[in-house]
Amino acid sequence: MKPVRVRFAPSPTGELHLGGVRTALFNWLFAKHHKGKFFLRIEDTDPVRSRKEYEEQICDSLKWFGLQWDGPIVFQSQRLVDYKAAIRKLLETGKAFRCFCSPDKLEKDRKQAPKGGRDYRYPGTCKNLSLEEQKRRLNQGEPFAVRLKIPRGVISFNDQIYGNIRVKNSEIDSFIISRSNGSPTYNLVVVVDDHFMGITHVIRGDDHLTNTPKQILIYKVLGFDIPKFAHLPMILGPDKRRLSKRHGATGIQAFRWQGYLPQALLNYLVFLGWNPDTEQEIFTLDELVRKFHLQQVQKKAAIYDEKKLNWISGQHMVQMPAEALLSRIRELNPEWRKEENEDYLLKIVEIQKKRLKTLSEIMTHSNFFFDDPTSYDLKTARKRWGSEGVNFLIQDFMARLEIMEEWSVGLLESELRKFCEERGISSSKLIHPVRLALSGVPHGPSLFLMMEMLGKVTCLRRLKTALEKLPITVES
RNA sequence: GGCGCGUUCGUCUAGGGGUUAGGACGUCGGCCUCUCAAGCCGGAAACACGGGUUCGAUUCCCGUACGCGCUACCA
Repeated sequence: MKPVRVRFAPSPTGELHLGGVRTALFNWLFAKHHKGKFFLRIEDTDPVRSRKEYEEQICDSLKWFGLQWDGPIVFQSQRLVDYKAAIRKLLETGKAFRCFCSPDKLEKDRKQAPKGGRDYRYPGTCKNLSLEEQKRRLNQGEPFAVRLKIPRGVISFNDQIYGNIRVKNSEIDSFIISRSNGSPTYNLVVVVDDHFMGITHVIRGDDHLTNTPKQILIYKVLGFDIPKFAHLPMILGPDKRRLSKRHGATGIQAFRWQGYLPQALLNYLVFLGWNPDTEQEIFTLDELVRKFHLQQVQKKAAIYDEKKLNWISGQHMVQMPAEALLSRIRELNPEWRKEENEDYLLKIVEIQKKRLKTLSEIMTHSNFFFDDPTSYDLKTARKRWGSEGVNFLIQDFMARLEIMEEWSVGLLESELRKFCEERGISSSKLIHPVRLALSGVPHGPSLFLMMEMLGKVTCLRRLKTALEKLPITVES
């Protein structure tokens, strides 16, 4: 068995999206599983749409995910000589021919053809031009495209995922492999690149399934070894349509800035179309490398589901040590609470990671650990602190807190409960207003934990402020 | 239109000639509880349709419908 060599070959014409990441992931996992190589090839042969910034964004994303590629990046735009050589060879061996038909004319013919040109095929006008005529037109400087001659027969190949695929050659039009401006087209270029890169397994989206027979034709005609193919089903948006800009945060960087962990995203993505033979759902990358194989890949397109992503994200957060989470948060936002004590931050992260789904949520839902509330949730204020009576209760309770010498979760809880018992009220009558006073919002971690972390001075100060501002009496 | 591919709960999926069609997310209900989460327990929820083959088909075959892809001098 030859050592496995695979590639991920995005074109830098847009942001990397979920589908692209999954293709990269499956390639990477396959390579790692077989101790092979994973290459990155930038398909930048479309100078109009290709952009340097997308190229950089793609590389950044892959690195962020930890999907590191082997060797230097291959740029198609720098490999023109090989494509030209291949085209020349096909011309010389008579496997391809020059076509002098102008694009405009072909376009017009197509439009005039029945059924709006859907059935239109290249009529073979230039297929059998004599050598003399070709020379004459060449000498006149007529531009020409190069088309592949399609032999009779049937192309069949065994897709690692879809199984046996057979297509009659007669279904394939004599397609262009070199444009009249001299630039090679996609199907030619992929084949030449994959050959020279020594690619053994072509793993890509199933939108290429029907391109494969054309490419096999080129492999044959060029005398190249044909690699194995594996086509991955598409990922669709919630509307069951192809993933696109319309689906909001489709560009993968957006997920990053929303505070998802890369390994959580990969974990989610790997289950879109694949499953191990276990009921385990949460995996590390290493585990995936060990378990991954192509046999269990689905043929059906999968729909992206944010709910499940969130769940997986939460699971990964719980498993991750607070230190690691904090440094991820720092990558997201270096400014976040940077003046605060590190241990204090770690404690907060430790508490919050169990209850939240993303890094961003940790940042946005933790303000009360640092800042005194500037306002109180109105609904909760009405419900939990509806009358002056609460103020008296809080006042008394504050007096009790003042004299506490040790400020700990356990003591705070027993103190509060004792206090309520003495008064014959349920402890929630006090807990809720205190929570509101301390955080301004109705929910958060355990009240006693919060109190301990905030410390005596802060708690008393916030309670005092609340006494001044609550209850809210303004009608609305 | 032609060709290729696909179709199991809302979603991701397991399964495969005889199963109470399994799990997960979500959802609903309960427990726990200082709130929100988490956790635990329980419920509802699927084999696209029509024909074969067969004692039996969700599973195999053929159609139909629907969806996706390709059908470009895009990649």
